[in-house]
Amino acid sequence: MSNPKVSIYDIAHAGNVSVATVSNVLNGKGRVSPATRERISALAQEMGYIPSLAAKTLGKNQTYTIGIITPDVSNEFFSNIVLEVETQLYEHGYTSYICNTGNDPLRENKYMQDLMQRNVDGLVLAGGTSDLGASSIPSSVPYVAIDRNSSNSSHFKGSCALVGNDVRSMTHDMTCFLAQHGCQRIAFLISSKGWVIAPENNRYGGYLDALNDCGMHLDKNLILWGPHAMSSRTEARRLVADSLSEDIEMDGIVAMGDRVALGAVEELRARDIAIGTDVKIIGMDNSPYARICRPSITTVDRGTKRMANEAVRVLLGLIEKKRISVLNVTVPYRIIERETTMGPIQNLPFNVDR
Amino acid sequence: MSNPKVSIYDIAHAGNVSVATVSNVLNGKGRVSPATRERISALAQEMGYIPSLAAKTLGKNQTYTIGIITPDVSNEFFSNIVLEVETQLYEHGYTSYICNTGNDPLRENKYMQDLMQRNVDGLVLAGGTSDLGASSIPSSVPYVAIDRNSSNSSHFKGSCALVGNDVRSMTHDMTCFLAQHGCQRIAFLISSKGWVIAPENNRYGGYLDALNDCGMHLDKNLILWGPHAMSSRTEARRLVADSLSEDIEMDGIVAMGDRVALGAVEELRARDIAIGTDVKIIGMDNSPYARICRPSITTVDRGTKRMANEAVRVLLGLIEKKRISVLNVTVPYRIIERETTMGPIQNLPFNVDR
DNA sequence: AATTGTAAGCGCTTACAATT
DNA sequence: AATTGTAAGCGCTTACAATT
Repeated sequence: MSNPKVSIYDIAHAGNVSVATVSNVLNGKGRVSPATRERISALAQEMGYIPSLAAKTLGKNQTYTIGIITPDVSNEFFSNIVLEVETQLYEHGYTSYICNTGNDPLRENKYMQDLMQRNVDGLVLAGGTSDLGASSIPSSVPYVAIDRNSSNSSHFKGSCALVGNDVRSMTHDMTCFLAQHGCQRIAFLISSKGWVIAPENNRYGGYLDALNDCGMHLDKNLILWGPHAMSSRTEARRLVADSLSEDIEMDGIVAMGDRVALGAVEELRARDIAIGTDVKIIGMDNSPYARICRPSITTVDRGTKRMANEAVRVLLGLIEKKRISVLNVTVPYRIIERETTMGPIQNLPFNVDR
Repeated sequence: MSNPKVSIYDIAHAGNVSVATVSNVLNGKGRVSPATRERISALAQEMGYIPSLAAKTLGKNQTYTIGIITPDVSNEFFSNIVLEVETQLYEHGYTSYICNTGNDPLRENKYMQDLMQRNVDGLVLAGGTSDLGASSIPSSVPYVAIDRNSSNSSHFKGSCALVGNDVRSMTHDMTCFLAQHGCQRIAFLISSKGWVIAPENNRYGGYLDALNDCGMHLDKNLILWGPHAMSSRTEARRLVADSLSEDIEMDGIVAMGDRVALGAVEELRARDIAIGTDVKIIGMDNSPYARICRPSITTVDRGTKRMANEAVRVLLGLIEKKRISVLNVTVPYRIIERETTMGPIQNLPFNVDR
């Protein structure tokens, strides 16, 4: 229907004006008489004009493109955030590259280079286990990191921001929640992928804090973390299985993620251990799995939508206003109580959702 | 560390050669002496050169960019495909825009325009309920549609391909599967979003075929489809609830998707109806939900990985070889039998995975 | 013949000059 | 003063010419 490729020169020629005028009309800028504006506008439409973003980029050095880097969109927690961020950015005129790194530093690096060549206006880092300080983000491009561990936010160069929960206090609260429900020997269950168990890790640190606050002492046998290389659910199940086979006693499990919690549930279920009574479990992320699973899994709503909102708001601020200060947005969370922490479970398979 | 912006002119100048030579070195093309090649290569590296894809695009009219359009990445079926496609394309040097339309024609259209401005080399359409023939894809850009209904593939202009299951035969087999398991009154349950119940719809058509083959007759009351506007799980649950409230009898449900099946399970469970015995259910997509749910849901593995493979292979073929023929790849599927079609369910909550 | 350089072109933006 | 036009520049590619 339209000629293969019509440029503003073609329009200028057909309309008997200069390219500057065409450009001004098309961008609603400059002083152009209403008549010309109208006429050229219609002409462009009629000629089937499609602007070339590449040329625009070369002219203005803006791409209206954002790179979203995430370890794993197949995880609902991240995919929710990413989807929300993408949608909102789109409404602000930005199109997103969504890059899945699978927590592989090599891929992360390759992607980063690619995005630099593509001249993205900004970056969103959703999750990722490595310390942010270690990342190699060029200081020229503003970015916001969501739910990312970062020990030394003071070192950051460039304009960036952090959005996330207070993870340390969250893990603390999860552990205390189990303690309040009568648990004495609470295990800390985490998928090994990329995480290091050290007090600098806020997740682990929060667990330690809670033990302290609740007058319990650390038993290293209850730290369930190992060098497996499988899905976090399978790995978690294996870790729980190994512990139980070694007769390590536990009456509570703080699981770093609902997939991890699900693995624990599956193993306990297979062993006919009364979940919610003999062993209580709390997961994290409020994924659909936690709701659908029987028994349904007590979990933490981390406010993903809010995170996405804040991330977009802050990023656009950084891009447009070129602020250089370090921002730090903390999003509230809340525990959702379900069957895995509710004592004797009545009438299991057929009861209604909570 | 590197100067804010170094171009091939800077390199040419610093290396005392022409830009053509630099370009040739950087792209491994043309005849350049090994010595120069080596020297300029190192120089570029050292100067921290980052090529500008925008300029490259303008020069060559290739972007190494693919647009992936999908209705809903929050659905595992699509997110699996999209993730796989993206990963594979990336390995072939292409970066992807992932566009979520939510089945909204307006958004789909806006995205399409955006992608055209961005000059994508190709398009992947993963899912989507509207008929492909109706879409407004410029004939200049090659594309492949995955799992998309298309009545008249003969009308296609441009270079394109279809990848998917034989959906009609799949729905047929699902229905027959229930019939073979003794079901007499089999309901067809589908989320209303975007689907029209007409024989042209292969899903519905396959159901009709099966009724015919199995010697049953169509009862319109057993077509569960309605103008709700909620998640497919909730909608399915509501549809089943409504039917049961109207005392419509059914002993089997063919659900178009595992989320839909899950909704049915939830409603039957709430009513203490024996799933697998009194009512058998088969879902579709082999999502994690179907496995995790109790009772676990019989479903269909549609070969998503294979679909992604084929889509990438075919698309790259279209892009590189500029073939104009219409390709049509059919991927095999297989039914996975689980508890919802297995008769009396023993020892439900604690039994092991199948 | 092998290697390297010149210059136009890709499709825009925008400072500034020129016209009305 | 309001409107419009000129021309350079953004960073590449590539046909072709020029040099060794």
